Amino acid sequence: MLHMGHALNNTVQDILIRRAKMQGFNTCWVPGTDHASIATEAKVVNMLKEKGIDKNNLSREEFLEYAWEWKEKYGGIILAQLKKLGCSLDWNRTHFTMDEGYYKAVINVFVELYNKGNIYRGVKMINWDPQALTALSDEEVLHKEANSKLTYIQYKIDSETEEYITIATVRPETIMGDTAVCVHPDDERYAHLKGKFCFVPLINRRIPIIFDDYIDKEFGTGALKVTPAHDINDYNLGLKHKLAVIDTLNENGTMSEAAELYISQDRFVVRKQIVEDLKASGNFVKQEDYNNQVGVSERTGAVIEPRLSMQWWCDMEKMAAPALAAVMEEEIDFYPSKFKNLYRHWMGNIKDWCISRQLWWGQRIPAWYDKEGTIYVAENADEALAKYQSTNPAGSIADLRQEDDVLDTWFSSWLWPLQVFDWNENKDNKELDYYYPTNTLVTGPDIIFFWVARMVMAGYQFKGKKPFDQVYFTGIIRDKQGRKMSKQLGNSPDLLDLIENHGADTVRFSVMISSPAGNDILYDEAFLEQGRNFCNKMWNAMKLVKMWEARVSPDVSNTETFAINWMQERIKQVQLSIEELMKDFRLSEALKNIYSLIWDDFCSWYLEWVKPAQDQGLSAEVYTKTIDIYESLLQLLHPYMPFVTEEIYHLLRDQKDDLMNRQLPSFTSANTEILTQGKLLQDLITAVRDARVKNNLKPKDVIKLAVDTKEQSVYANATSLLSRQINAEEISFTSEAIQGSISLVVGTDKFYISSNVTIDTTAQKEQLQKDLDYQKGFLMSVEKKLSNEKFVANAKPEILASEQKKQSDALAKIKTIEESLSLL
RNA sequence: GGGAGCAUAGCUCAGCUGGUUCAGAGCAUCUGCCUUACAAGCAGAGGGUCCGCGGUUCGAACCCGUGUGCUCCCA
Repeated sequence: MLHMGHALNNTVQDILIRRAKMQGFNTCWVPGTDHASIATEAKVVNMLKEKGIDKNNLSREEFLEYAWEWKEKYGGIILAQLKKLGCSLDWNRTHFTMDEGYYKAVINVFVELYNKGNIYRGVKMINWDPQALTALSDEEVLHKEANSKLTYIQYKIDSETEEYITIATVRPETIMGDTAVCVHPDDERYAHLKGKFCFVPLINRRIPIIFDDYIDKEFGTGALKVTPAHDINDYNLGLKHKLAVIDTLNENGTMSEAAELYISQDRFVVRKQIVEDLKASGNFVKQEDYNNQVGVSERTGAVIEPRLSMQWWCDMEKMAAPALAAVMEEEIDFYPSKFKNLYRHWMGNIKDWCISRQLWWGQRIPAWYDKEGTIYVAENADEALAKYQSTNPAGSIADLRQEDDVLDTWFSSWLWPLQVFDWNENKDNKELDYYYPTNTLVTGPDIIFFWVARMVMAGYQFKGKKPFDQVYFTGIIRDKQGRKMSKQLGNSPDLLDLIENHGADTVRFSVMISSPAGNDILYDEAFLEQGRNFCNKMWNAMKLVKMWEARVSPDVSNTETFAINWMQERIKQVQLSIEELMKDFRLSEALKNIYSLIWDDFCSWYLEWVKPAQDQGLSAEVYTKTIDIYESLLQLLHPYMPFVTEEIYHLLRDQKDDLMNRQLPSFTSANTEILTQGKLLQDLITAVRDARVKNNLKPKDVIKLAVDTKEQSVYANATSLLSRQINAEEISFTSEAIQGSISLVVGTDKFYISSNVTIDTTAQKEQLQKDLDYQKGFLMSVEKKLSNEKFVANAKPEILASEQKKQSDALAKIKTIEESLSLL
């Protein structure tokens, strides 16, 4: 099941891919899934349970049959969801990390690393998931704050007198595993206990009191119970002081025989029960509330049990070096770059990777043991046997037993950029050469260690080259309360429902408009509104344009040249800015530009400018140019909203091609003069409309506009659109003020609005005075700068020039406003 | 305990290499519109000590320090 985070991630990838296609690149986006061994195995076990089948009664092969069945049934769902979202993947390249070839690659990699001495087997303290019954890597453990109880328990000292030492613990159920009590050597409270022993309550085991400066004197009572089997720090302490290790827990989290008491009872049940029993025995002192961090399994949510266990390990230090350097030296670029710090920290403090999992669903570790326990690592049983026979000529396969454990899923995922191009079978094939290193990885920062870092390591280790040039980290989508969306919390909406109800484009738009790279976003169903309204707007714009088709008339000579030119230049301008933004992966910003270009420039301005008056026709040129323009806009938007753009594209007129295949034109620059003129016209129109509102002139009241300007051509070119936009029956030029009119100042030009309605001059005066005050204040700030010698000396020439222009513009405006005011 | 990030309009957030074309968007609010594509809309408007303090600079939302509050990662 995909959630909103996947929607964001895959939308980003699709935008990059579609855009690259439109720029003529040979794109490749490989779909696929990993086998998610812990999660999948848990699902399959549950499914079997519902059928009344116990996994323990099945053979490995039988279980795997069910697992494959489950995979066939549900594995395709994710890919189907991506299709619904409109993702333009290379479907014929679909890969799965348990496919035969992929499986083989993982095995080969294991053998290679083993032979190089990078993989070894050993007993260490690991993170045990008592629910999934497997070891986990450090990265698969989440630390959560828990409301616990700190229990104070007194242990009787082995001496003539009735003396006790009190320890504090959050895990009283583990006392049966205690093999020492430790205090700080400088702690005067306990100095007299040097060389003494005490007794573990309830079971009366005699254990030493040891001294170590590891102890925090301030914490609890300053005396620590040491349980080497169930705590990593205690384990290290145990090694140092040569303490016994007593494992009091079974793999499913119940008490073991070694605990002597509560055998087969769950650890959490015992945690409560033992307190009662300690009270009865007189060893209980007190209990207080205490907040601590508890490790839980990222997959099952079960509380992790530190456990001493024989596992397979991958030595990371050598592999980390080139991988760290690649990112630090920007051989691989991170967007945003702040994640470099995180990466460096992890790589710099890397620990060996626990790669074995006590599961069946995954690549089975290719190691065989003989009766003496000697290990034979080989790609298959035959080779293992051959190795065995070199020292045991009479040996047969029956003497060997394969390792039961499978490999961590990430031990296969880290080969993804290589193996999707069939690297293992054919190390230097053409496709691999062509596509590898790939361009861009898009992912969430939450798997920077799991996946990103390990892919980089694998790339250098196995191919001698980085796997990708750049990594784009998306934000994490959170719910309204700021919690990460997850299956466990069930706080993510169903993506298919969302697409069903709102449309894929709306979901894509909404998720993109508010998600700059690397920044988290809070999800709220309301944020779909903007996308929905946008789709609606484009649809209505199409309706309008199509309605004009029947009104095209050869009699109409008006070609609205200015409006068309202006819109075309705006498109160039935005397209150029998108190119810049895309280089830095500023996808959200780019979308905002396109959105505004379509809604504001095209719908609100352009379409109104070329819209024929009622009962009038329009020229064929305006009609076709308008469609050309609309197509250009759809093309720019297409990577973000593929469905609605493609559909409108085909509805606008008969097309020979599809929008998604159309190539983007290239521009060098936009004509700033036309753009400036357009802006001036917009300012004028807005000012006139504002004046109408302030003077109670209804939209239907017809006005006359007189223009006092040095640049008559700007307005002369646009009289037709202007008169319709402000509902003016006449637009003329003047060089004198017109009595009884509303006067306006826009730019450095003066305008006079005449109408039948009597004008309230006080409102105008106020408005003009406000403008005048602002301009004067502005002028002052500019002149202050220009009179500052240091500014003139230090500022860049273009800044200086722009300040000088501001000064002259402001002076001209002030003069114009003052003239207008004096007439009122 | 170690590290990172965030604080901008009522809400959710943009703001790239410091320079009034930079204080913005969406939603919300106010006014006026059933204007012949769109009331899921149109035309306008109001609203911010850019968290506090100090510094660098000719110039700071932006750089540095510090305080406060919040979040995340790691141990």
